[in-house]
Amino acid sequence: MLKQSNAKRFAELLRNRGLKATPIRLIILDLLDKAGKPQSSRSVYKQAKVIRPVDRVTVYRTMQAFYQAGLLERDRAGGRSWLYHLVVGEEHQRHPHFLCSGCGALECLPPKTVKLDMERLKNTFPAQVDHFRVSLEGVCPQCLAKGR
Amino acid sequence: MLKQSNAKRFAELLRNRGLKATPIRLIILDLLDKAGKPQSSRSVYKQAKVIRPVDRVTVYRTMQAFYQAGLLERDRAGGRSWLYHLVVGEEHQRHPHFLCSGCGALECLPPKTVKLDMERLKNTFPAQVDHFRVSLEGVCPQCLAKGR
DNA sequence: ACATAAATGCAACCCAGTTGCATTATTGAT
DNA sequence: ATCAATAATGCAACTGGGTTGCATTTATGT
Repeated sequence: MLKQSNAKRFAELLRNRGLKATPIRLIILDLLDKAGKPQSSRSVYKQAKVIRPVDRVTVYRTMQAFYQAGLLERDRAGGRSWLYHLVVGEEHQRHPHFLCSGCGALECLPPKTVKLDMERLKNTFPAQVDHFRVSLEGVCPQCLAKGR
Repeated sequence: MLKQSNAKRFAELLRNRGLKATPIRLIILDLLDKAGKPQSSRSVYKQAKVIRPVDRVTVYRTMQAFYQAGLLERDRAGGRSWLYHLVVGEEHQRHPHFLCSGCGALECLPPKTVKLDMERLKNTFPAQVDHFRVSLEGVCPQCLAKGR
């Protein structure tokens, strides 16, 4: 459920950016906030529609609108799809992700789990690096415990 | 063009694995061989069809067949798509990739450019790691030189 | 309360990848 | 060299994720 305090805070956030505070948008912001990890538009749509009837087009467009308004950051998820996460307030430090093949969950790992050797890169492939994406895949601790 | 020597070598390779050596398959193997970096079925299809008329379904199925026969390795490329590369002969060491936003090319980087801190991972998120995929995104040296 | 512009829903479409099935081509045996 | 068996191919149709056009509804500032 969408807490009243959050609703008010989110509505303000939207209006500050020139966006209208519709019920669906508040729900989407709340979902993104609670998720705490990058979400695809598709996933947000599936979560949102059980709370309130909504068209998938609306969700896709809303995510794009939020991104353009600077409310969200996004990373490529392959093909034409993106993973979005809130950028309100605190800094969302660059970190690797772990995709569990047991339960399908995408988890965030501590930032320093993986290190990019910039010195070596400069010597071997002097490119301008805009994004640095690391994904691990395997079985998460929870699924390991359950023997999946 | 498909050199005669390669054609013969590839045909043998296929028959050794119980696969039939059709013209299209030789073309696909040649493309993968020349590419030297991971290719999507889609990309291989686009290259192949200008050499010889072929249905996209055939290319998708061929790539899967090659993979199942152990001729190719593959990595997830997001969604339902894969990036395939030849594993014939020499060891294709695990390494990061660089996607250039200037020219769209996917380049291979030296293996040790990125390091995974297994010790830290074990302490913070004791998961079973099956795949470790690193992708950098930005502007490659060639495009930088051309000012793109 | 009201006009205006933004947000929404619906239908239709695009692209990448997949499946079923009938046809064609490679192969190993004769 | 011929031929039957079976793998490979092409075609048509379908799925799933994402997008576009347009008419309708809703939030907002006055």
